[in-house]
Amino acid sequence: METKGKNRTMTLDQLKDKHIGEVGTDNRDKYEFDLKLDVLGEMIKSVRKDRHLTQEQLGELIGVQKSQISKLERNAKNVTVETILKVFRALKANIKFSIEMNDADYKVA
Amino acid sequence: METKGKNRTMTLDQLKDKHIGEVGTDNRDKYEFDLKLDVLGEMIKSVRKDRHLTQEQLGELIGVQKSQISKLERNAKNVTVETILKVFRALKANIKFSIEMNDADYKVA
DNA sequence: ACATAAGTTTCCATATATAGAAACATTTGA
DNA sequence: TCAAATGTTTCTATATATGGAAACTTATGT
Repeated sequence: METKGKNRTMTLDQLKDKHIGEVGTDNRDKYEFDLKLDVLGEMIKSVRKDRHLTQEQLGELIGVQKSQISKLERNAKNVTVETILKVFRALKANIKFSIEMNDADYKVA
Repeated sequence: METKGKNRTMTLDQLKDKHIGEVGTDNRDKYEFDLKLDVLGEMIKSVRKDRHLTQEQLGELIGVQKSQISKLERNAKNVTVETILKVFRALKANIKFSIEMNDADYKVA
């Protein structure tokens, strides 16, 4: 913890490990399975914790109430990309994404 | 092209390579630099092209007009996570993301 | 050059995300 | 146990994303 390296990329699992500890394989697998955009709220929370910020402090950085942050962390499915970017920008974190195409489910014409 | 492998993960660059051809190094670098959520619209477009679908056809899959798809592809900054998931689900593609934290910019207390 | 397909834009209505404020609940440390 | 800090929920208002319809522009092929 508190690594001094320039950059590091973390998966949700790594963040989870840091803040809620190593979880049993059951829960662990469930999280990996769920690693889609649904889980974005937990990412926000994890990164915020990593920065040692309260919801109120993060809110101040962005310019919103702590209740906003709470809502984002709990119900991140209904969130705008603009908001997501705003939050992670305040947290000095970049969010990247990739697309995984499963051709098996798709008829190749 | 038209690989039969089960899954494959593509970056925006790979999708670009497929559909607008190898671009000059200048433009190429710009895209890599921009690989944040801003560029999501291009992702949608690229995956749609990969599936050989028109905007109208993709719209039918989801249940919206082609104009909706056009809007999403052009102005993806103001898009809801729910919508993003809906689109990629129709395209049989999973979207994943990761967080990159640059500690250099952040004071470690 | 023309016709058709594909993509874009505009106008409009509706649903929903964003936001603050304050009450409420939960967690934390003394 | 208690008080303070932290997080959550509810209520309200406003901004904006979603959506259809139709006009419009831009490819595409013959």
